[in-house]
Amino acid sequence: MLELAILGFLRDQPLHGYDLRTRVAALMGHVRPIADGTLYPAIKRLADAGWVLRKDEPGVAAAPRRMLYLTPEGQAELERRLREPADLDISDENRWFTLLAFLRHLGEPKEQAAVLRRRLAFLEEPTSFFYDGDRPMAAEEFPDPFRQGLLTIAHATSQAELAWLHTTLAALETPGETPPS
Amino acid sequence: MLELAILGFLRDQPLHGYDLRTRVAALMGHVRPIADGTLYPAIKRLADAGWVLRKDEPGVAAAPRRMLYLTPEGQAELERRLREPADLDISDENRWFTLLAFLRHLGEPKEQAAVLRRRLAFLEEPTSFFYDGDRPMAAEEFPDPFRQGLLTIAHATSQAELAWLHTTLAALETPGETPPS
DNA sequence: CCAATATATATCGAACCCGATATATAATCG
DNA sequence: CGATTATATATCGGGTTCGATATATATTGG
Repeated sequence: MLELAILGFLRDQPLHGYDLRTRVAALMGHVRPIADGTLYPAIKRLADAGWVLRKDEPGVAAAPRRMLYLTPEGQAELERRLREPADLDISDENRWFTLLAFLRHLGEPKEQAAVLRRRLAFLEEPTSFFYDGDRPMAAEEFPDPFRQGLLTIAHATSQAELAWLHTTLAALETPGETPPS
Repeated sequence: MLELAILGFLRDQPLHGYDLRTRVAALMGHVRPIADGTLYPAIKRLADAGWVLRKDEPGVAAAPRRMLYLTPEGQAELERRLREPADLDISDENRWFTLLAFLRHLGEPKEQAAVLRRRLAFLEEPTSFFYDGDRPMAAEEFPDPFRQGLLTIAHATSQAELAWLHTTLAALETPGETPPS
């Protein structure tokens, strides 16, 4: 998730670690903050893999910077990760939102639509959070207002996303009408 | 998150690991599956801490079982975790949903309401996912339909939950009318 | 009767994440 | 001029998670 965000942000422009940190924090920090001890090793991994290039520059505001550039291999890797996301990237909200934030970098509308279709399939799968033996339990069965709320919110949430998915897929799959990148 | 779920499920009844695995999978498995290599060490941690007691029993269907019982200390720990959740438990959807699933075990409506108020405060905080320098960017500014969708979905989602929070808080905080546990 | 499947528990190594800590520099404020 | 804050990068140890693997038993199906 973090690696995808780093590759995605660098796809737009070269950044140094501190700047990247701010952007990553804005994207998902209010939900799940990323510690420095997570970010810098992640950058190192991507650099070791040849996906990111580090170049030292004098500091503009303060200490010297290490500018990060996405290499052609890094761009290919970003596209691979966007084109063939793991199941967890589809199902986990945090990961899915991160993916969505950079999906425009997957050039082909067909490929973008294929990814959205995977999320659609996941959201359309019937799921129950609680069971009485084998029998799935409905919201109304809980005297507990919290479990009721849990199911109510989950339902409302997926309805909102389903509506968006349907209209966006229709637009993406209309031939001739290529949405702006 | 996993530990909270284990304590919470055991609060209702003693379970063996395999049964627990099924319940944990139903609760959050469709979003984030839990591997055996995560579950069993987690059970061991809770047992080592004295929160869970393991008792061997002959297998009913197959191999022998290790039944898990919540100790009084375990129950106190569950309540502590429900009463004073970490910030991450409030902000991260997966963790928050898990907390919500067991919040009824925090007996006092006042305490339950206090936890809901923390989530309310979090959802009411203005957040932007993307910035142009220091300026937060609105949904309409993105030519990219995916980032637009991201913001649209996030907004709809939090509206649904806010509505639920307001009505539930009103009910919890109406004196005399104690909601069913 | 044998194989496959479902039930049931557990460990190991590799990878990963976090919090704490350390270092260095420029700007700002009193 | 000194302290604090903001900018900027990095490591280390402890703990957690995961995927793979191992073991054992009862049932079901062919």
